[in-house]
Order: sequence, then C-alpha cells, then structure tokens
Amino acid sequence: MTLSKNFEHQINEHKWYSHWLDKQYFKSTPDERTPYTIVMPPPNVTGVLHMGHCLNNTIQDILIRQARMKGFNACWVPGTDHASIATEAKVVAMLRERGIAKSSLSRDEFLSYAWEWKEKYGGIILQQLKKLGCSLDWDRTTFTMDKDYYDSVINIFMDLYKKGVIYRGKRMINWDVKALTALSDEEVIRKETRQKLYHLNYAIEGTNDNITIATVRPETIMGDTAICVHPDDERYKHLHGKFAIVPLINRRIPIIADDYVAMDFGTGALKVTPAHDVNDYALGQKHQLEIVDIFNDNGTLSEDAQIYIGLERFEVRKKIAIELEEKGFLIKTEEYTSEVGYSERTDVVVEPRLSMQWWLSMKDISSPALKAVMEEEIKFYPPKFKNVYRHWMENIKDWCVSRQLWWGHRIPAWYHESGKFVVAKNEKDAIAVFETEHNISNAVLKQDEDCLDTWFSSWLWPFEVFKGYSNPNNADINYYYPTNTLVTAPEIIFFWVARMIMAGHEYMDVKPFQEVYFTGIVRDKQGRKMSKSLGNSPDLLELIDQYGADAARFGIMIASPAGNDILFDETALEQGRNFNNKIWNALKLIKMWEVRQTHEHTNENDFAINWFENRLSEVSIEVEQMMKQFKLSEALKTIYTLIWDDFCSWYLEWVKPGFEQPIQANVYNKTTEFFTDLMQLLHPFMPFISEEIYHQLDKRNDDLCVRLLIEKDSPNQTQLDQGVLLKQVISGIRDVRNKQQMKPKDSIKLFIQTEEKPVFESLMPILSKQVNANEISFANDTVANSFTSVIGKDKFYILTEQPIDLSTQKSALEKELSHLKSFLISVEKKLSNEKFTQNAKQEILDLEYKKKADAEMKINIIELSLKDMIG
RNA sequence: GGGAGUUUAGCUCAGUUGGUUUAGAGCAUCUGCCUUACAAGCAGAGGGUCACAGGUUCGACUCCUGUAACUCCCA
Repeated sequence: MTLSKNFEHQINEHKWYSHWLDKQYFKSTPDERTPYTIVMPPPNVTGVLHMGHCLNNTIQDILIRQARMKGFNACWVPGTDHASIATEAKVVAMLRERGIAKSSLSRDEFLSYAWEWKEKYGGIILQQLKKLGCSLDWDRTTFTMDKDYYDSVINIFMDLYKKGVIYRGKRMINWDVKALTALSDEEVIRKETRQKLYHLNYAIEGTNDNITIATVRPETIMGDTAICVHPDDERYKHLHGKFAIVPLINRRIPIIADDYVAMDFGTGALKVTPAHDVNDYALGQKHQLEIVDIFNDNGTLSEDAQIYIGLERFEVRKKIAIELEEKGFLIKTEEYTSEVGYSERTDVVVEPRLSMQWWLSMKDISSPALKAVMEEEIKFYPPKFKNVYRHWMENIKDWCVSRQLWWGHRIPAWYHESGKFVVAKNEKDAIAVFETEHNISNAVLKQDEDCLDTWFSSWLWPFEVFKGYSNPNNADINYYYPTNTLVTAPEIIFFWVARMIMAGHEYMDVKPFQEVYFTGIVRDKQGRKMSKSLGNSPDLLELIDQYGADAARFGIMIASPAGNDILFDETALEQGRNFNNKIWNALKLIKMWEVRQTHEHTNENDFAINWFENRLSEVSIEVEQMMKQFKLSEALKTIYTLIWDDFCSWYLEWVKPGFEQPIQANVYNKTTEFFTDLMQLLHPFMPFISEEIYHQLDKRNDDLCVRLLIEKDSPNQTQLDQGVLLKQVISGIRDVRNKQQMKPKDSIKLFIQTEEKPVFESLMPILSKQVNANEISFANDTVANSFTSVIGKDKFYILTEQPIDLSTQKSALEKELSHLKSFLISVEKKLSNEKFTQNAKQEILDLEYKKKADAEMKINIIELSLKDMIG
C-alpha cells in the first residue's frame, strides 16, 4: 500500500473518532480500577466553540487520555449550562427579529419559544468538541435544566431557606436597564469612561450663599436628599446643620458632615443620592436620610423625579445640563475619566438601584471552602491563585441569587395578596403550608416571577452530574466523587470555583475536586482578550479544517505555559501541521525499509539503538514529571524535540541504510518499537495522527487510545553522555565543513586525537556516515595540512582535497581561546578567594577545580594548534 | 485608593532550596544545500550588561528595599 504524500487529517479524524466511539472507549462505569474523573465546565447551551474552549478542553482531554493510558478508569463528563441571562437575551433577540415582543407573551409562551430554541441550537458546541477529539463519556451528558437537576436546584434553595441563610432583602444592586434584571457584582464590567464633571450651585436656605458640588450625574439631583462635606473642611464648617435647596425642584435637604468625603476631590462637597449610588446609600443609612428613587425599571425617570418624567437617563443628563446652565446653576464642567460599570451581557451602563431580591448569606457557608484551599486539601495550579481566592473569600459579600428572568430555575416562593409568602416546592405544598401557618383557608398564592442566578445551579455541577443530591449514595457518586481535576479559566474563580467548593462541602460533606488547574486567557497577537465584539477570535472549526485537529491542539498547547495567558498566533498551528508532516514522513521512510529486510547481523547499529532506548526512557520520565506539575506545554515541547530531533534527525539518520540497501531485521523491529512508544507518548496531545501511525506500523488487535503505558526504567547516564558527545562532534565537524564551504558530497579523511579511543571506536560507523568521512583513524600528533577542530577534550583533524584556507579557522580558534582565557581568570579568581574556599560546599569547590583543569587543558590544545598553523 | 502579579534573545516562554563549564528552548533572522522520508525540509550560525537603582552574600536571573512600565482583581 502506498502512503499519501502528507497526513490526511480530515479522513483520519473522522475515521478514528467514530472507531473510538464504536469501541466505547470513552464510556466509563464504576469498576475495580481507581477512577480519574473530570467534569467539564459546562459551556453555555447556545454557545459556539471559541479559542478559550479549545484550550480548556484540549487540556482536559490530554489529562483524561493520559489517565486512561495509565490504567485509571477515566471519566470525563460533558454537559451544558442553561446560562439564563445569555440565553434569554438570545431568545428575546430572535423573537424581536420575528416581530414578537417578550412583553406580549405569557411566561409559558416565552418558555416554549426558549425550549424550542434550545432544542435547535443547544449542544452544537458539544458536537464541535468531537471535532477536537475530546474523549468525553457522551452518555453522561447533563444539562443544568434536566428534570432531576432542576429539582435539585429548587430543593437546595428550599433547604438553604430553611437553614435561614437565604433571605429576602432590599439592597443596593446592579440593575441592567435593558435586560431588566439585577446583576451580580461579577457580571458588571468596569471600564474607563470619559465623562464630564459638572459643578453645580445649590443655594443655602435663608442666605444668599451657595454651595458648589461636583457630580458626573446631574440627572440624579432630583434624588438628592443631602449634601455631605468633610467635618474638618474649613471651607464648609459654617454650613454644618444648614439646609440647601436642590435646583429646579427646590427640595430642602440637610448639609451633613462625614469623613467619607474626600476634601481634595471636586469641590469637596458631595451630593448624596441614596437611591442611586452604593456609597450614597451607605451614607444615607448612617445619617438616616430619606430615599427618593427617581428611575423606572427601564432607566427612564419616574414620577418621583417631578421633572423629565418618562425620559431616558442619558437624554435627561444632556437636557438638564442645558437647563441648569440657562438658569445659572451650572458653574463649569471639566473632563473627567473614571471607571463606570457596564453590564457584561447587554453592555449598558449599570444603574445602582434599591430592589427587593433574594440573598444567600455567605459567611458560614464559605468558611470550610476557604479552609479547604488554604490548607491545600484542594490544590490550586498555579498556586498564586490561592492568594486571590483568600482575599475574596475573606471579604465575601452576600450573594444576590435572584434574576428578573424567565429562563432558568423559578424561585419556589409563593406570595399571598397580603404580601406574606412561603417557600415551597409547588403550589399545592405552598397553599397547604401557608394555610396552616396563617390559619386561613382558600388562600390564593402566586409564584415569584424571578429565576435563580445561573451560578446557583452550576455550583452543584460536580456532584449533580452524578445525581449525588437527587439520588444520594448511588453507585456513581460513591465511585467518582470527589472528582480529580477541575480545569477552568481564572475569571470564574469566584463565580464558580469557590461556590462549587462551598456546595460540595455543604451537600456532600466533601470537597468537589482534588486540584484545580487554571488555564490562561486566550489573547490575540496584540494581547487583547479574544471576544466576539472585537471580532478577533478566529473560527476554530475553520482552523481545524485547514490544519487538522492535532495541529490545532498542538498550536494552542505549545504556547500555553501553566497559568499564563496565551497569545494566540496562527503560525503555531502551522508548526503543528509541519510536525504532523514530519511524523508522517518518518513513517514513509520506515515503510520503505519494511520490504527490504535482511537477517544478516552486524553490530554497527548497536550504539544508535542503545542510545535511543535510553533517551526514550529519559524523556518518558521527564514527561511524567512535567505532567504531574501541569507543565503540559513543556511536556509537549519535550516530546516534540524527542521526535523531531532525537528520533528523526539523529536516530533515523544513524541507522538509515545506504540508497536501496537492505536494513537489518532487528534494527527495523527496534525502530518500529521506538516509533510506537513515541506515538504513545504523543497520543494525549495529538490523538489522531498517533493512532493512525500506530496502526500503520504494524497489524494490531488493539488501539493506541487504550494501550497501557509501561513505566520506563531509569536511563544509563554513560550512554546518554556518549550520545551528547557524538552529536557535538558531528555538529562541530559539520560546522568546519560548512565554514570551508565543502559540498555535502565531498568526502573527508578524519583523524581523531583522543584519550578515549574505545568510546570513539564504537561511534565510528555513525560518525563516518554523518560527516561523510571515507576514512577515520586515530592520531597521536598533529596532522599536517588539515583543519583542526577542538571539541570537548578531543582534537579532530580534517583532511580534504580542497585547498586550505586557514584564516577563518584561525580566527575561530583565537576567539575560542580568548573566551577560555577569560573564563579561566574568573574561575581562578573565585578559587583564590579564601572566603569562597572556606564557605562553599565541597561539591561546588570540586566543580570549580574541574572547570579550571578543563579550561587549562583546552587552552593548551588550542595554543598548540595555533602554533602549528603559524609553523 | 487597596490587593495580587509580571518585566530574561526580535517574539513567546523555561530557569527547581542562591554556586551545574561565565544564561536555555521554540518561533523568527542569517548562511549554505532540490542529499535518496520530508523545501510544510536538511546542515550550520548569529543574537541577551536577565526592566532600572541600591543592598545582603565569598558568590544574585534567583533573596531584600526602592523606582519605572504593564496586567488582573476589588473599592
């Protein structure tokens, strides 16, 4: 069978993924083996695959595939998140396109559209993950609104309510005036925004005096209920206890003093609007100020504003500024840049607002979760995130769990027209409880219209995918939980990771995972975060089509050091594709040998085989170590070098027979064995090509995907050192050849002056092949009319037909000599320093003496050579 | 304003408790090669006063202090 020119990724990806599925290699059920479990961070149900998912899921697949090959019962659970805000926003937009307003629909009608949308577009992303080669147990696919999952979310809400940690309260929240919902602090994006700072005059009651305040929100003056100054501010001391008059509406408000005010900002006088600013609210509470809410839900002004009723807030800002100026209240404006909060979902400016919401008290529930991480019961990689986590957990605030949305888990609270309410699983229960509690009959109750925050369902993920709460102590949860590794983005450390740890401790009494690996954030070449709005996120599926899934995996992994952001560059994928090509060509070479085997046996390839065997052990052990520390990028680099340089560039060249010459059968067999081992090392990173090569190399009854990794013995250091020496000598001599502009076809005669003849004897067959020497022998002295090269402690004389130009040689030797001399001086200086010889450890001292001796010897050799040249 | 982090070759990064032949990779660059698996390749080379300024030490990329720039989180 002839092999294609290059690795055909499209055919092979499809072929192998379906084969793996047919064989059910990704399916996991509890058995006697030790489990290795990962739950996938569920992407938004209507999401599409982007670079962040690619990175995240490639890492998980590498870990899972490696675990599978190491004999663990590997289980990787897929699923999707209902993503209440994001999905509802998409459904609303879709309906709007069809000319349907959400407000014209009943809740049930809206939800049927939403489910329709979910059935149509939901889970596309999971299909896309198959293209990447992800080895997920598809039978376990979970959705956060599956029946059991939904019930668990509701039950947990009721349980926490019973425990008294869920409460209802009017609090300052972040209000999204477009989505008409409350946002958690984490859903608010702060952006540097250019604004105007307006200086406004408020008249002091009963005087002709004024006080000037500075504000960026002149449209909120109708909500002002005080003016605040610093108690020590000399400029305003005379005004303490007096009253000011709000312009345009003429409300009388007190002038209060509080050291919260910064004297050096603006005018040092602050207008206080408790209904529309978090800090003002706190100030209002402290000084018992009146609260005047001047906004409607949608960001227009309410009747309480008295003026500009029904107009939009930013429009009012413009208009009121003009009116204030016309009426003489506006003193001046200045440019001012500060951070303003925007909704993560709708990108509108967030309105701080007082609202009745459901809250979860975090103090008690969070303390075991803090402890678990600080005491490394759960390990974070990289560990720097421990600090971030601690800082947040120690300053944790209560969690606003309600959202003014329909798509999600509906809050199980039921209200009576009297305003009293009960929390219950369904209407029947609610009525029963309510009637008993309040001793009435025929109560009519209405369920809360709001939904729970998405994270209030995803914090159950690690156990509820195994139905650990809905069906306690089932076989799966007992076997797979706690899971092993969580791979996620650092951005959601608080949203999700921290809360999963809390839920795990609260409901399973155990941590949800052993370790968390935080990936970097994928950025573009300019370092910008990839996002839809910037349009700088490449189409991953197109890239996979173009370069292949293995190349995409390679490209994203090679550039992603543990915990650092990765700058995505398409050339990395090209590198991955080239790597595929290299591997493929090595296969082609070996397949050419297959048909030309001889059972004649010589030992001229023994060195190459021994060396590579040791090199393979060395690297296998290194890779194993790196993987344990999540140095995946380094592990991949190491394997890449082993395959490209050590295997292809060195080993294969060393054992390669001459043109159309046969290869010894034992060499051929060893070579395919090595290649197999290499593919096994590579498999977790690049599953498709490695599986294909595995089957190309030999007739197999099994698949690489599930082949068990055999632990390697530790390598023989002498063999490895000799390999290094051989490579150095080959490169050194090739360098001379290059510098002398010898053609590859020009052969040379080589003389070696060494104290280690036996070593070089075993290297000779390879050496002659690699530097094109038709004759190699040992010399005890200088060889006339030759080029000299000093490599390590040995001297090489190269004899050619070509006329000799010694000048380049000479200057090279002189350069080397001066380098060695200054090196020697620095070593000698160190050694003559008494304090050094007294304090340094013996092994350090020995090393310095060795450095000195080596340098002296090399200097000696080079000086002799130079002398010969002159002579 | 508070906290965390980063700064090593043109780019992306390694560099383990201070000492490993006066700092290592990959990519890019340069030189020479269509050599028989691979030009998506082969052979070789050049390139860094380790952000800056001090300090501790026999010895600092590594530890300490300060400065600067950038990044992230929180007010």
